Amino acid sequence: MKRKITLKQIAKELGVSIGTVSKALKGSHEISEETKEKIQAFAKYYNYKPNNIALSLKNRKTKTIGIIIPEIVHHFFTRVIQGIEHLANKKGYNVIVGLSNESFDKEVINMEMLASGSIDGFIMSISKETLLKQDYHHLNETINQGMPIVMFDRVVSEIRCDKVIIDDVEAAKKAVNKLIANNCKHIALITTMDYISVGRLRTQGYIEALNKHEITTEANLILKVDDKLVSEDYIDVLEKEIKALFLMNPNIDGVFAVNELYAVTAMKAARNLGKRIPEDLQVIGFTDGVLSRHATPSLSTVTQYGHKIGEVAASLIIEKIESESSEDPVRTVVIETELIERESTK
Amino acid sequence: MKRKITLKQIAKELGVSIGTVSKALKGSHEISEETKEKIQAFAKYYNYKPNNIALSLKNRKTKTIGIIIPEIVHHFFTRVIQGIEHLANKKGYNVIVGLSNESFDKEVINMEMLASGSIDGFIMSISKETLLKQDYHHLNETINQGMPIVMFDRVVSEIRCDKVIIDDVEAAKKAVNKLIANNCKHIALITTMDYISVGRLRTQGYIEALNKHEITTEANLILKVDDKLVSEDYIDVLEKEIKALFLMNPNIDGVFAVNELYAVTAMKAARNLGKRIPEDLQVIGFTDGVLSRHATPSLSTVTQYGHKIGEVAASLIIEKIESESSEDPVRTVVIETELIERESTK
DNA sequence: TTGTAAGCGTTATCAG
DNA sequence: CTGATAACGCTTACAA
Repeated sequence: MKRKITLKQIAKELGVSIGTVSKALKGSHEISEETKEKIQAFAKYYNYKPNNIALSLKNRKTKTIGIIIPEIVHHFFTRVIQGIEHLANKKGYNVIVGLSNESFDKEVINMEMLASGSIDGFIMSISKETLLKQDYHHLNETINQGMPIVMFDRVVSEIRCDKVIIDDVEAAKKAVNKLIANNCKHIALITTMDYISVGRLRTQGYIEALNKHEITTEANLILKVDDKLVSEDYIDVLEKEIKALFLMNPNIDGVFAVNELYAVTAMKAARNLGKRIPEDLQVIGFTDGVLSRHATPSLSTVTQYGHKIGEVAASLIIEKIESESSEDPVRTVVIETELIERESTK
Repeated sequence: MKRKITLKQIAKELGVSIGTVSKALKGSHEISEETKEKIQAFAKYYNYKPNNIALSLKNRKTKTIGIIIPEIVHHFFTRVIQGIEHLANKKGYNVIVGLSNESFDKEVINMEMLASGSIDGFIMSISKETLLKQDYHHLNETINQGMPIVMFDRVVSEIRCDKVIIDDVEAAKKAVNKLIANNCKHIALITTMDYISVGRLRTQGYIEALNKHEITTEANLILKVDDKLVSEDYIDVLEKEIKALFLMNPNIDGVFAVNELYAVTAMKAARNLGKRIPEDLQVIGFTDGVLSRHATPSLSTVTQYGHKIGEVAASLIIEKIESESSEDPVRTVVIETELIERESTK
C-alpha cells in the first residue's frame, strides 16, 4: 500500500527540484526534453495525479458544485441531478449532494458545511419548512459572500439569484384545457397547500383555465393535501381523502393533480369506487416519472424535462462561477413543458 | 460582496498574530480571556468559518465519501444514497456522487477524479459494462493507494474490500416458495443476463426452490432480458417479449421477476391478455420501490432495505477511514430481506 | 535550463 | 500568554 505520490517525492527520487517536476509535467518548454521525458516517465509509472485539494487551495476554486434538495426519492429531482451531473462532468466539475430532508435546520447546516470551501456554487430547491418560515438568511448570506446560487423548482422571487423554472400556471392551464376539450364538466383539483409555490401556481392555472371557459370553480372540488406529516400511512390517508372527495361529488369526471403520486392515487381511489378510466373519469398528473409511465392505465401528464432543467441550472452556475465580474444581472430561465397524452385521458 | 474572511485578515484587523487567532477560536487556555473574547466576538460578527479545503490539505482528510453508482433513477439506489447520506452526515461527513451511467470509462474517470484528493473512501456499485469486461484494475489501484472501498449490490468477490450485500439466492427462494405454497404450478422467471451477479443469483434461487419442490425447471419459462440497449422503446420491447412468453406458455400461473419494473410490465402484459391478477396469475417482484407500492394491483415484492444497506456501507467505510491500521480483515455484511405480500399474490 | 520562494488557509510546535 | 515557523501539495514569478 503505497500512499499517493507527490511532486516532492518525485523530485527527491529524481534529484531535481520540485518546481522542475511541476513544470516538466505540464510540458513546459522551459525544461529540457531530456529531463522532461525522464520525469514524465517516472510520474506515469507511479501513476502520479495532482492532488485536487492542493489545487483547490491554490486556485481558490474547487471545481465542484453543491446541490441542495429536499429529497432524492422524487423522480423529478433525480432527473435534475442527472442533468446537472451530466453537464457538470462535461465541464470538469464534480457534484456534491446535500439532502435537506425538507428541514430548515438541515438545509442551513448543509449549506454552511459546503459553503466553507468545499464548493464553488449552489444549485438548490428549498425545503418546505424554509418556505413556511420564509427565513432566507442563509441564502442571502451565501450570496453576499460571493458564492453564486441557482434555484430551481421551488424558488423564491425575493432572492437575488439565477432561477430555472417552468411556467407552472401555463402548464396547469394546458392540462385543464385538455380536460375541458375532452368534455369534462366537473374537474376536480388535487393540489398542495399554498405555501408550496409550485402548488399554488398550478392551482392558479387551474382556476384561470376554468374561468376562461366560464366554468365556475367549486370550492369543494379542490382538495388541498396537507403533507406536512409524511408518515407511514400517508398514502392511505391521501387515498381516503380522495375517496371522500369522489363520494361527496359523484359528478366529477375529470381530475387534475399537481404531481404524479396524487394522480395515481386518485386513479386507484376511483377504480375502487367502480369508476372506469378514462371512460368515467379522466386524469392528468404533473411530472413524468416512473409512476406515470408504468401505471395502469398509464397516466397522461405534464412533463417537466427535469434533465433539461438540471443542465440549464448547471450551465448557469458554471457561467457565474467562471465569470470575473461579480455583478451581472440575474436571469430567470423558463423551461418549456409538454402535455403527454396517455391512457388516462380520451 | 465581501469574500470569506480568513484567520489572516482577523489577525491583521486585530493586530495580533495569526496563530493567536487560531488558538483563541479553539478556546485554547493558552490565550488570555480578554483576547479570546475579543477575537471570538470579531470572528462571530464576521461569521468566520474555517476553510475546509485548507483543513483537508493539512489533515490529509477530506471528510467526504464518494459514491459511484450506475444510475440514480433506480429507486433502490436513491434509497441507498439516502441511507449513506444520513449516517455520513451524522458523523460529520459529506457525500459526493458520481454516476457511471453503466459505462466502464465513465466509472474509471469518475473514480480517478475523486480519488485524487477529493474524498477519503468510496462506496460503490459497479457498472454493467465493467462487469462484462471484468476489468477491475481501477478498483485494485485505488485500494492499493490506501483508499478504502465498500461495494454493495453489484459486488465482485475477487476484489479485496468490504461488501454489503443481500442473500439474493435466499431471497429469490423465499419468493418462489411463496408462489409454490400459493399453488402455482408453472412459474415463469423474468431475469437479467447472467453477467449481472444479482440476476444470476436470483435465477439460481428460483431454480433451487423449484428443485426442492421437485418441480422440473422448464427452459422456456425463463426469460433473460438483454437490457444492454436501454433505448426509447426499451419498455415496449420488454412488454412484447413478456407477452410472447405468456402466449407460448398459456399455463403460466406465477411469475417471479428480478426487479420491480419487469414485474410491473409483466402484470401489464398479462392484463392485456385478459389474465386476472392474482386469480389467474400471481406475481412477485424484487425491490420495494414506488412502482411496487402504487401499481394496481399493488405488487408483492422482496424488499431490500436500501436505506439500511446505505447506512451499513457508510459505517463500514467510515470505520475503515478512521482506523489507523491499514490491514484489517475484509468483511461482508449480509442485510436481511423480507417478502412483502400485497395484492398481486393470493 | 533549473532552482528558489512565496502563497493558498490552517494547525501545531517551539521560542520568546 | 503571544508570536514565529514549518508543514500539507501545488503553481508560478523570479533568480541563478
